[in-house]
Amino acid sequence: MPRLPCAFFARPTQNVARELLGQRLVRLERGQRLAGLITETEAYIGQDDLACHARFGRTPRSAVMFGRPGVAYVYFTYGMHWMLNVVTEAEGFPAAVLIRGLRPLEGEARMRRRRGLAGMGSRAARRAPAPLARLTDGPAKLAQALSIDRRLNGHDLCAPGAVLYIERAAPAPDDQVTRGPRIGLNNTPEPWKSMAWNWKLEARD
DNA sequence: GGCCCGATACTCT
DNA sequence: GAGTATCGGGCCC
Repeated sequence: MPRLPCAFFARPTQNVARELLGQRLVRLERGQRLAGLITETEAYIGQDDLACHARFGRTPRSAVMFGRPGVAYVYFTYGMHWMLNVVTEAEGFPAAVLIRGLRPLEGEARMRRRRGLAGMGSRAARRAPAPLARLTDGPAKLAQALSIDRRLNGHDLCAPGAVLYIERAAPAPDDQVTRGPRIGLNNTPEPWKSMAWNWKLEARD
């Protein structure tokens, strides 16, 4: 399958976020493919967007967002979680798409192992295994399952030899896509808090 | 299904 | 020092 080229990401962030639904995120890890269908995305667009990490201008953390489109912006939050974004728009304009959800397609066993590590020895580890659809249905969950952390911040998804990239698949049809406000922006002022910049692909079997 | 809470460390004002 | 683009567990319908 062909990989999405840089040109795909060098476009308006809302278009990129919408069109990433249904595409296949691939992580090469120790020679094995871990992959999933992208089921939820979110747009963060420029310094004016007061939910965007670039709202303070160019800082050590946000610098990657000011760089080339098609590059991973991976950041740490809540003291324990990593989040995967892909930089969008022209170089110099800070914007990115947060990947918030996946449906696992390849490497399920290894994803389960990675996800299970945190709960080892706890009551959770003795529970019935999570259903496949719940394994990577959150931004921190998919980062953990695909072994995505600070080592991949700045990684070029378009470069030959990339260990993280996105393969082109059939576009998600409109009747399976819903839009809504972005998640978790509890202290973000309006109108940014309510902008419908979250896109979801309906779970359909 | 829902709500509440604690964990945990890094970010920038 | 305050806030955080989250998650899982515990509890209650």
